Amino acid sequence: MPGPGTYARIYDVVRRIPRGRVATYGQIAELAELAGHARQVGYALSVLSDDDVPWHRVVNAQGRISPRAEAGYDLLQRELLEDEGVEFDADDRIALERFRWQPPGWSPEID
DNA sequence: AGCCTGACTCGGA
DNA sequence: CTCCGAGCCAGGC
Repeated sequence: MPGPGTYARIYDVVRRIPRGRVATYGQIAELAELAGHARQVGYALSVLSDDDVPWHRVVNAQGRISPRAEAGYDLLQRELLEDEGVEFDADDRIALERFRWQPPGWSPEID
């Protein structure tokens, strides 16, 4: 394992997201003590090889599935989430106030 | 080494 | 609502 293991920390957090719940890239970064590195979370997931990391439970801050280079994966992600009971509205958006994973101690900012 | 590119996000215009 | 710029950092060439 590479020293600090930045990726490992990210994967550890993602692995803790329970079925039927989602987390945002920024949230993952924050929980992995990498606040502000949301982009690196996306990068880490893009080079993911482990099959025991529920990458599909990570969406962007708008509650939408982020489009990626290879087409088809976004559709797969949506299907995997719907199979877990996560719902999308007419704008392909997930109501984060309903489906966001809120681990112990996590207090989502209230605007 | 330098330069470019991304599954991101936030604040301001 | 949309567009833009600035942080972020690992990889490939």
